[in-house]
Amino acid sequence: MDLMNEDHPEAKAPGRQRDRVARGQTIVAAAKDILSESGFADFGINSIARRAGCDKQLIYRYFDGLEGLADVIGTDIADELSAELEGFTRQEAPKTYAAWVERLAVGLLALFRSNRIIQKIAAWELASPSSLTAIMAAARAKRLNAWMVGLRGTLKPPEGLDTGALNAIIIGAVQHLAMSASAFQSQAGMQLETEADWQRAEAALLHIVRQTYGATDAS
Amino acid sequence: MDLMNEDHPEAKAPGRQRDRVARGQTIVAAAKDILSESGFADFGINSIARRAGCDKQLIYRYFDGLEGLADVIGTDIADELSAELEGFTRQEAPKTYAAWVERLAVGLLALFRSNRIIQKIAAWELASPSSLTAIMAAARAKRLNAWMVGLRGTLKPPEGLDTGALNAIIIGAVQHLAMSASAFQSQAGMQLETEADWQRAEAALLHIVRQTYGATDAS
DNA sequence: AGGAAATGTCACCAGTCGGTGATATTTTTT
DNA sequence: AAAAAATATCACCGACTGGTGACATTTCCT
Repeated sequence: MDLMNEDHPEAKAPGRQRDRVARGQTIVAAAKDILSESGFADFGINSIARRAGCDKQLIYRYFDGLEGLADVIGTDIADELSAELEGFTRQEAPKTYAAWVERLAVGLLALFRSNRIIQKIAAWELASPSSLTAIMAAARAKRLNAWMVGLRGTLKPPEGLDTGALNAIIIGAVQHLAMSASAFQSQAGMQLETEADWQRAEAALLHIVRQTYGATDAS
Repeated sequence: MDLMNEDHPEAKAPGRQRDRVARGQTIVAAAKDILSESGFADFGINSIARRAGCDKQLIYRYFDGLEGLADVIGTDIADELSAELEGFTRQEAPKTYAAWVERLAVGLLALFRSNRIIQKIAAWELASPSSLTAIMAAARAKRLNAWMVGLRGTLKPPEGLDTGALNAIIIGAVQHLAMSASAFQSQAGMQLETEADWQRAEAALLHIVRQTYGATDAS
């Protein structure tokens, strides 16, 4: 999101300059707002233009329609994501495979919890996948995957355990927790509103992970 | 569906009998088909009437609009659900709390897996909750809860564990597994298509549950 | 100056949506 | 038989959707 530049008297490209870039940013911001509020239900040409306070024609010209706009937002989100993940990576690297999974679970939980748009994308992918959800999900998955394998380094998984299946289930649980909390402030009877609620959830999650991979050190 | 009956010369109620009941069933069936195929995206008056091959006015007259139809479908689904749950309950009751959670996890997984409509309802509740999703979700939750507590009987939870949080996470994982499989035939890299895939997933799930509650007997 | 390209705005299209009144048809009751 | 009630169907409404062509304005490049 590095945007406020330009204003040199000479144009860089065949750009004319009336508001071009600022307009574009307004549109992207409006689209992201809608996305994080109501998901893809209101993610349409008319709705976005109305919210951005401009004519919908501009969306066609600037972004070549909704799909193009989704592309831009996708990479936009991916960048934010990388920034957030940076914080997690800065800590010391996990020493064991079990510790890695713990960090994964806690990190993903924090990430999903803090980012409403990602929640919406994930939820809409499950409920009503479309070309738009796919575009955004692709960018997200790429960064997340890279972060996970990067954090893992050369740690080797314990033998005798189906780590692929176990981790898939754990990640699913994390994702579901965040989405359910966002929609209902609870999950299967467990309240998920206050910070205390979340600490309780995180403690339970950590317990599950530790027990699953055999109690280890870490964190 | 059991529909082809009637044709008694005398009417049952103040019903006139042209097609009344059969029509109603056709409409409900059409609505359920749409629901299990595309979720609530196409769950509208026009779409349902078109699919049922009748005029949309009938939906207003028979069911008092979409909400009324959703009511009927809700109890409809709840009944199917009770029937499926019957099968699980018939087995011998779990002897320990851990065994109960295992049965819960496996049972819910099978249930969610087999019932596309329930998947759609759950997914749409997360993505875009509405009065319609709420109506259907209520009926579902009621039966499921009754089944869970009934199966549990008087088993007392182990001390020192936050069973509420642990179970909420486990149930979330199960639910997410079913939804993700339905949408992508996979979850976080784990393929979920063939029966072998599912056995692998179930084995991992059981491992997690057993380790979480301390390895026990059962099944 | 010019012309050309880019930009912003408006009006309009066809299609769908939920919803409703009027009407024709059938069945039951009187 | 005639009257009344229920049933089925059609035509229509206003509101919204995604999408496009036309036009006026501004800016740039000769």
